[in-house]
Formats: sequence, C-alpha cells, structure tokens
Amino acid sequence: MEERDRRSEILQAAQGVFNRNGYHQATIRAIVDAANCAAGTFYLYFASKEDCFLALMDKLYRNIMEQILVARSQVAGPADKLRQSFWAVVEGLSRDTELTSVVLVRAAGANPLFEERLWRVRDAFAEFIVEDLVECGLTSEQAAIGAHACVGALAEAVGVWVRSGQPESALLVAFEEIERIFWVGWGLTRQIEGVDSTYYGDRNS
Amino acid sequence: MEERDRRSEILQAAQGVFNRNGYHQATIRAIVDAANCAAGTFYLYFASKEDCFLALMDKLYRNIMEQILVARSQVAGPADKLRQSFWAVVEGLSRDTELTSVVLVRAAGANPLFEERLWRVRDAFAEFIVEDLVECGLTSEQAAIGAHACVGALAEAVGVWVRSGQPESALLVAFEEIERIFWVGWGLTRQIEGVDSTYYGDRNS
Amino acid sequence: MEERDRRSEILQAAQGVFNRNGYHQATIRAIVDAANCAAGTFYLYFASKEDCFLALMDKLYRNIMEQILVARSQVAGPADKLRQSFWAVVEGLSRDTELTSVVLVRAAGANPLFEERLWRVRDAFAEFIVEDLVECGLTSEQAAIGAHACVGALAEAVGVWVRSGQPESALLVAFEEIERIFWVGWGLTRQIEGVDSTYYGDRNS
Amino acid sequence: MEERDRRSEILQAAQGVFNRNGYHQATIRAIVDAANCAAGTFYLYFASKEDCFLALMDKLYRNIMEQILVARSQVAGPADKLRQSFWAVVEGLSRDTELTSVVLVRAAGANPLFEERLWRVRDAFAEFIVEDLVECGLTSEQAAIGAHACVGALAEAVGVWVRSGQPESALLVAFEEIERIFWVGWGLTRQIEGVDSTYYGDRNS
DNA sequence: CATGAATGAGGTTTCATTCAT
DNA sequence: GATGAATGAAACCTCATTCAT
Repeated sequence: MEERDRRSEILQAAQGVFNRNGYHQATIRAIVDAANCAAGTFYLYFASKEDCFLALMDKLYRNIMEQILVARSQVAGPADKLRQSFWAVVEGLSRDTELTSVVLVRAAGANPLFEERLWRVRDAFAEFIVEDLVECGLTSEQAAIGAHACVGALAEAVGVWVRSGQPESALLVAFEEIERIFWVGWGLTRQIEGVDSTYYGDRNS
Repeated sequence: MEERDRRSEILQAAQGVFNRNGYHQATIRAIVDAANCAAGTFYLYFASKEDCFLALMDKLYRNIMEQILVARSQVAGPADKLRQSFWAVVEGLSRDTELTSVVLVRAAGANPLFEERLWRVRDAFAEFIVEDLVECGLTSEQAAIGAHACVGALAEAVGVWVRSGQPESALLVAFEEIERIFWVGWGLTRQIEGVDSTYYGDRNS
Repeated sequence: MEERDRRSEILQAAQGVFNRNGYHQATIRAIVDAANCAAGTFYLYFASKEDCFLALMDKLYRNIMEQILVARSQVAGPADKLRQSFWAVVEGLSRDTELTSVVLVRAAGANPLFEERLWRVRDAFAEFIVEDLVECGLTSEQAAIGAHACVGALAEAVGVWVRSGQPESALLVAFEEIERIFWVGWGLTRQIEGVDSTYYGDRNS
Repeated sequence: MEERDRRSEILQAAQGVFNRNGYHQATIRAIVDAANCAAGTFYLYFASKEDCFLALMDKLYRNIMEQILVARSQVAGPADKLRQSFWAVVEGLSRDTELTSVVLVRAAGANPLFEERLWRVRDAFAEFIVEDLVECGLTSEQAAIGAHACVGALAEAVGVWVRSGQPESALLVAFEEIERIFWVGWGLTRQIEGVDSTYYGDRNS
C-alpha cells in the first residue's frame, strides 16, 4: 500500500518538467529534483531522456487506443462507430491534458524519432476514422484527407486551449463544434446551420 | 544579379538543415558547410542560431500575409474574402513546402520562444478567417474554434503530404477537400454531398 | 564440502570478468552476475573493486612463492636452486593461466597501486634468481638485469600464448627454449649451439 | 616560425599526464591544463581520449619502424641485420623514454583496444628478428620464441628502469647485457662468459 | 567582408558503494 | 548472511559563439 511506484513518480515529474520547459530545456537534473530522487535513480527506470519521453508518448497512445477499442465494441453501425471513435479520442486527450499538451504540442520538433512516433499515433487514430468514413460512403481519398483534417483540427484545439489557460469545459466546447463541422461537412447529418444542442444529447448514452 | 545575397544563401542552407535534422540536431557547422561559408560568416548575418530560425518563421509569415492582404483587397463580400483568405494561406504554405514543414513541424519543442511565435503566426491567419466568419453570421466563439480547426487541418495536411512524398498536386487535392468540408460545415454553400469540381473553377479568377 | 566458499566464487567470477574486459571495463554488476549473487554480497567479502583485484594479484604471488620456496628447499647448489626457481615460477604461471593473464597483462595502466604491486611481484621472483646468479659468479648488476630480462621473457611468452589459443604444451616448449637461451647466455652450461633434448631430461627428477 | 603545432603540444602534454597518472586517472581536464588550452581544443585534434592515446602508440611505433628500416638497409648479412634491428629497437625506445614508458608500461590493461594494438607493435618488431634468426640457422619455432623473449626482456628492462629513476645510461647498460645474453644464447658469438666491452665497439659504425 | 581556430559552460550518463530490509 | 534499490560524484564530450587575422 505504501508501495510507491518509482517509475510512475519519475514519469509524472518528467511530464511536468517537459510541459513547463519543452523537451530540450528539460534537464535530467530538473526532472529528478521534481521527482525527489537522485540522478542515478532516473537511469534505473529509463535508458535515457529520450526513452523517458517515448514512454510518455506511449502512455498517451495507450490511453486513447483503449478508449477507442472499448467504445467501438459497444456499437454497430459505421456512423455510430465513427462518432464513438471521435469521442474516444477526445476522451483520451482530455483524461490527462498535461500529458496531451506535452506529447502533441511540446514534442514535434524536438527529435526526429519523436516526430515519427507522433505521426504513427496520429495515423493510428486517423485509420479508424477512415475505415468508418468509407463505410459511410465517402471515397477512400476523401476519407483519408478528412480523417487527418479532423485529427489536425483536434490537435490544434488542444494547442489553443493549452495556451488560453481556460477551463477544460472550453476544450469540450471546441471539440463539439469540430464534430459538428466535420459531421455536416461529411454529410452525415441533415443539419446545415447552427449547433443544435440536443444533437449531442445521447452521445454517451 | 551577380550580387549574391549571402544572407539568403545561409537562410536557404539553414532551412534545409533544420528540415533534415530538426532544430537542436542542426549544428551551425552543418549549416555553414551547406552554405559554403565559414562559421564566423554566419554571425555576420544572424545574431544566433535562434535568430536564424526566427528569420525562417518570419519568412513564412510574411509570405502568407502578403498573399492574404493582396487577395483580400480584390474582393468585397465576406464569403469571397473568406475564400480568398483560405486560398491565400494555402498558396503561402505551398510556395515553399520545405519552409512550411520546418516552421510548422520543427518549431515546437525546440524553444519556448519559437512556440510562442508559431502560435502568433497561426493566430494571425486564424484571425482573418474569424473576422470573415463572423461577418458571415457565425458566433464569435464558433468562428474562433472553426478558424483554428481549419488552420490545424491545413497544417496536418502539409505534414501528411511531406511524409508521403507525393507530388504537389496531392496536396492541392487535400486542400480542396478541406475547403469543401469547412464550407459545408459552416453552411456557406448549398452543397452537401460530393465535390462539385466546377465549384472551385473560378477561385483564382 | 557442501560448504561453498562465497569469497572464492566471487574471486573466480571476477577473474573471468577482468580477463575478458580489463579492469576498468569490468563492472561490479558483471562480476556479481557471473558469481550469481547480489551487489551487496560482493562488499561482504571485498572492501572495494580495487581490493578484489589486489586479492587476485596476491593469489598469483602466493601461488608462485609457495612453488619457489618448496622447490628451493629440496636442492643445494646455486645452479640447481636457480633452475628450480625458474621452473617454480613457470609452474606457478602455468597453474592458472587466466589468473596469470589477468595479473600480468591487465594490471598495468589501471591503477598506480596495481602497477606498484605488480612490480613487487616481479621483483620478488627476480630476486631469487638474482641471488642464485650471484652465487653462480655473475656480477650483481649482470644478475639483476638478467633476472629481470628472464622474468620479462617469461611474461611475454605467457602473453603470446594467451593470444595464440594454442594448447598448454606450446607454452611449455616456449619456457624450455627460454631456459635454454638464458642458461647458455649466463654460461651455466657447456652447450652453445642447438638444443640438446636430453638436456632438460631430469629437471623435475 | 612562431607557428606552434597545437596537436603536437597537446600530444606532448597528454604523454606527460598519462605517464604520471596512468591512462584512466588521466583526465581531459588535466591534459588541457598541461597543454594550456581549453577542453574543446583537445577535441579539435583528437576524437577522444582513446584516440589520443592511440596516437601516442602510433608515434612510438613509427619511431621504431623508421629506425629499423633505415638500419637494416645499410647492412647485408643476417647476423648484422639482426644486430641492427635490435639496436634500432633500442634506439627507438630510447629516443623518448617517457613515450616508451607510457606506451609499454602504462597502456597494457587500460583498454582491450590498446592491448591489441600493443601486441601488433610487439609482433611487428619480433617479426624482423624472427626473419633474421631463421636465416642464422634457428628453427622457425626457436626463432619465434626467442624473438618474443627478447622483446619481453627489453620491455621489462624499460619498466625496471622507469621505476628506478636512474639515468638513461643505466638503461643502455641493461640493453647491452640483454643483447649479450641472447646473442650467446642463440649461438651467434664465441663468447660465453663475461661481457667484452670491446665487443659492442662498432655496433653503430 | 570573410575566416576558422579556440573557447568553456553545461549536459548526459556511468557505476562503485551503501544501507534498510 | 544476503539483498538490490538508491545514491551522487565525477567524467567525457558537444557546440554555439568569439575575435584576431
């Protein structure tokens, strides 16, 4: 019960430091200070600073993938699966917004390896959406472009929200408007103008 | 004409190195090797490596701003200005895709200063769109979210395209589909399903 | 008999690791892994890594000293004692060639303390030979130089043999030729040219 | 004329530090302090500490090889070539005794790479001697053993001399006695007892 | 204008050793 | 006796920047 998980502690501390300073400005010294342990201890759990950051990326990836797989298993039609996937991604991103910010906003340019890994993450999400969109009748080209556009829109919303310092509810509003735009844009709903607030009423029911 | 612009040469070389290696992996040594000059020469034109990268960000920014201002001055109605702004951004991003990739993808994580500047760039683009969207009747909240979503979608399209290695025509197709989605999503056109190829016919006329 | 000697086990394991990696490349981790015990256990038996290496040096030293003292007690004349000393050294070096290799080859450069100790070992051997050589009529200067030359020749033979991977019989042949050279060189035998194989016939009788 | 050779300066300083402290105790800091330059300057000329040490080994190797090749080109018979080779090695070792001490005495156990390189050096010297000994009538086995024994004896003499702190003349005396022992041992001279000082009179003539 | 040798602060990482269990 | 997680000092090396020529 007292059993502290040192690895998680360090990971948590690293997440905070990466978030405040960005990847390159984050020193091992700062991380272990935040984690209240010695420099050597860091290397008991991570092979390198890079390895530690990759662990954070994996954490976000697994968070979202779990959400997606669970959510999709509960519904049948492509339109429903699509909406579930979308909100599963949102759910995964919202679960730990600091983690999301670190991985999506602070990672990109730091290291070619991160970039590649980040694209694998984005591609994975997009693939689910593409699949459903094709089943909904879009061409595979339209689906691929639309799915990535949607992922890009979500990531940007996170970035804007992180800077704004607004409450998490503001992020949720943004996600809802993005859903509306894409759903209408994809012709998956009759609505053309304005947001019908009842529209989302049962998304999680 | 014979007068070589050393600064531009170095900036061009730096752009290539930043693109291949990312900001921190890019060394001054690599840049001056690519530019065929000595390390000291670099510092005749740039105060620092950071300053050099900021110059690249400014270059992209100015590229797009010019396009936007010129484009918007030629039309009157808000719907037309919106479309012109959108395509001006696209035009600016497409003009030098390596530059776009460097600034949009490599800037984050490297340096808090870049991140802030990058958001200023994205915000600036979004602002024009916001303005027009509001004039088109959207609430300012919807406009702000939609405008950033649109910028995010465009940036993502560039990222996907850069990795894919496809011809530039593929990027244009993606931009067109993104325009279609957002225009429909914003209720700015009667069209709901499919892409009407005549639709874009006169965008540059 | 069941009583395992932990100290000896660790010493044996350390010998192997020092031999494969050299002193500084040998980590405590590698040693305790090879000895199948925990890092802390190492320090129950040795004060430090240095102390452990010194224990190996002492082991070789005692091996040879025992041989020398026993061998010398069984004969009388200086010429006989000299030959006995020589072959006692050889016997001691041959008993555990890995140990010999570790001490003679891996000690230098690692630590000034080892170097000094190594020379004390070599000097000790040489002293016996010096003593006998003087009794055989050489000047003390000639004796000192010759004795060390002899030790150097033997050590080199071990080094060559360790690298060659040849059977131990090859090492013995080398030792015999070295004996022949030095005995003739020191004028302790009538033979001048060629090796008379009967010459060595009774060295151990 | 004022043109200082920075690389040589650093190499010289490193030689001194390695000699005083041994390879592993020698820090880059100590080397650059001795060379009166900054740490970074060291890395302009050497890829690493290891690389620097290898440069010292090469220096000694080239010193001796030059001596050998020149010396051997000036005489004809195998016995003369043998003596010339021997004294060329001695000459090479004596030219810079600090260098000799560093490479032969301080190097061995520091690093497997050094050891291998050092053996290549010793083998190279031995090969010349082997060649001549075979021409003098020894079997190739005897020659190989004897040549290495001779190299070992010389190296040991250097080690003894380094510790003793005696003047260089003492080292020369040792070399001469070693030559005498081996020449007599190899049956290349009529002399059996004592050193005939006139014997070496014309070795360099 | 141009050069490039020199600088030196500062970061990552290793590993011998300890000590609470 | 045995363990192995934790420690933290210390070393190597990089690279942006300067300045005498």
